[in-house]
Amino acid sequence: MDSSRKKSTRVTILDVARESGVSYSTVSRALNGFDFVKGATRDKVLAAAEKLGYVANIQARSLAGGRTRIIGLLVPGLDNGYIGEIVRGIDEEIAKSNYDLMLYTTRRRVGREAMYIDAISNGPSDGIILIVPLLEREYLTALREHHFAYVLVDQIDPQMHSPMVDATNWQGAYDATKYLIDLGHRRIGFITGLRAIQSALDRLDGYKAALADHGVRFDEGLIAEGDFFTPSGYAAAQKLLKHKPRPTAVFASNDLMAMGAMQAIRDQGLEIPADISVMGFDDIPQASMVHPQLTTVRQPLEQMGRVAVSLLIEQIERPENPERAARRVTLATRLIERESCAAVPTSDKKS
Amino acid sequence: MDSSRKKSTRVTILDVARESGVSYSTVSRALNGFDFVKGATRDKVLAAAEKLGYVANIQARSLAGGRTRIIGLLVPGLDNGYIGEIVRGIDEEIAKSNYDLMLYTTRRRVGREAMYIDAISNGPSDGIILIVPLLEREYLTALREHHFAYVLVDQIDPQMHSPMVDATNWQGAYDATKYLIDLGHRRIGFITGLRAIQSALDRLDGYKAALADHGVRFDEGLIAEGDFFTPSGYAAAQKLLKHKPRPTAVFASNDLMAMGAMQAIRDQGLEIPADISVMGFDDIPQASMVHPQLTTVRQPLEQMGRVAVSLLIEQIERPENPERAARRVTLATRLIERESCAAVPTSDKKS
DNA sequence: TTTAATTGTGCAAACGCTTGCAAGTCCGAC
DNA sequence: GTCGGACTTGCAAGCGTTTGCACAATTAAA
Repeated sequence: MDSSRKKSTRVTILDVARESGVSYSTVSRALNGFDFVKGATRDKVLAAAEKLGYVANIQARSLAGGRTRIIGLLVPGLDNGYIGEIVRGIDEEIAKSNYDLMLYTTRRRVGREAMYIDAISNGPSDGIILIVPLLEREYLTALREHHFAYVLVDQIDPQMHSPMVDATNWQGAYDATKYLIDLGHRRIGFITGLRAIQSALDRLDGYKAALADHGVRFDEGLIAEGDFFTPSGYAAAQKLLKHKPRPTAVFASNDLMAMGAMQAIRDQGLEIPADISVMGFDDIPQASMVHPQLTTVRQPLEQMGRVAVSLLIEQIERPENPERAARRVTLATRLIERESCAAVPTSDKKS
Repeated sequence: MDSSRKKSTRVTILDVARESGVSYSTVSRALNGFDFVKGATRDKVLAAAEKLGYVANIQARSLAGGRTRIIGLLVPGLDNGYIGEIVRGIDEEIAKSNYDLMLYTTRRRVGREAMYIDAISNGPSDGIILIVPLLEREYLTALREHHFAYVLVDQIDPQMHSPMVDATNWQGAYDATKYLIDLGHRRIGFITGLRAIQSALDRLDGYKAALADHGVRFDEGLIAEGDFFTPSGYAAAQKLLKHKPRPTAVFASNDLMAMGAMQAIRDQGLEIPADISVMGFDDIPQASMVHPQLTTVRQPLEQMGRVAVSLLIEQIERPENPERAARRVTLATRLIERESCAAVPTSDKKS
């Protein structure tokens, strides 16, 4: 019965009521900032609550129809600087808004996201942020039909106009490619992300567009498939390095793969950037800690997290807001020049 | 009133009761696996629940005195491979045990941990895992007096015998130092962690002990203060490099600082490990992604997380267990040889 | 001064579940 | 065939809030 916890000494709204000499409903209203509570009463209540060290019981509040001030977050996992940065932003903004965070990880058990979404929307959360690249659309439909507040991060949902936040993937890749071209590179290997993910496709398209716009012929042989994780970057780079003539630059669809590529390149006895340039995408914290420091396209990950939270809270706190449906925020990427890209080697200038 | 969510279509225990033709209390008991429910009844109930898609309402359950199956986790922040790894382990084990995770970050607002602990123990969590190096003891006392289940990770609590899990910090540092000595190093710079943290002290002691045991004179000038973050590693290494004669190896109290040190060393035009060896501590994922790959002392971080969860769940589910108070689990560290340490340069052999 | 309007406050019901207690069912043994 | 007990099940109370509704208090108007 006594769950080995709290129960014993809990200060309830009743205690506060007794202490301040008003009814418990008045206490509730005073505490929740209703405007038609008399100033004097409110002060009395607040003082009593303070004195008694009253803390609202979330479970009860939520049972009774109030908000829990809990936001759910569904991610594949934390083992990925990329998500870690977004989560930082989320965390920051959530704290600022005085909400709490419930973390759910799918741990890449593809297909089980449905379960999670179900669990979350039946759980205490007031709303949910989804950073789940491979999510299927039907789950969103369910969420939507339940009028459950949610926001998508870095995930396209063309039909449904879900609230979402992402970055300029196409433009970022375009800029990076152009940068390499401007450095004289003509054979630029490209390591893709998972093809099922829209942003991976956008980056590839940005790369192709930049090539086309600058009169560089697109060569299918310079494309290698990756999955956004380091080992695939290693493997992809190995493949790319076999291409004759060898590419003078490698553009990976994210930093993790870029690091794998760097390793592969070094393992071939090649120097970065003297022999070959490497470009990443994301700008995760490690990007500036590897050697040479990685030149990359910065996604404002932390900011994306923050925006996601504000979009979500807006929904939660103003459920009727007609603006709600349409919001999509796309933040700008920016090229961060560091050390891993250089002008094309002189021996290669001819091409 | 209708919080723009669920309420409308919620399947409650009453619906299941109606569907299966028993009383709601029987449903509750069947669902909670009480053993004195008749097999046939249980099956009927389970079938009905399944059919209706019943999902328990956590808030209500917890209000009524049941468990929420939510575990709270308090960390300084996620921006630190070290904690990230522990969290992975926690997450894994929590999922396995069918609990959910509530994440709280203090965001290094020292002194506000009390607030958090208060909030958490008043929140829905059944128990809490603390990875908060600088936590003051009084909070623990409070937790303990409320009989709130908790576990400490990597944090000593000598007086109170809180349940805790940590690693062999002293031994790890000892082994690492011995390894460097065996490579011929005699001037081994040491970058400390925050002195307020016990494990930092233990590592320093391990270093000193190894020196003493192998007849290497301890030199205060080879100790530089750090705070566990990369920039402090950079600064500390800079200081160490000014020491005459220059150290031939640097042992940082964690990997993050080791990486800062590597950068500082490179900025001096020195080669790792040819000119100077670098040793880390923790073995965060990035350790194997930097170049040269970092030789370091591996803490079984993920496992520490897992153990913490199991210790906690044990408390939650068996509150009366007399074993409870005394549990402390210390896991073994292990030296991971990679590329950043080499034999002392020949020019230095004399010393 | 009385009455109507305007606030402010209290009561009670609900939210969905757990659980102590009482009552019912079933069985074998006498 | 009846009785005692072992199992099962149902009832009702309660967990701490929120909130609709009614009532009390206060103020303004008549």
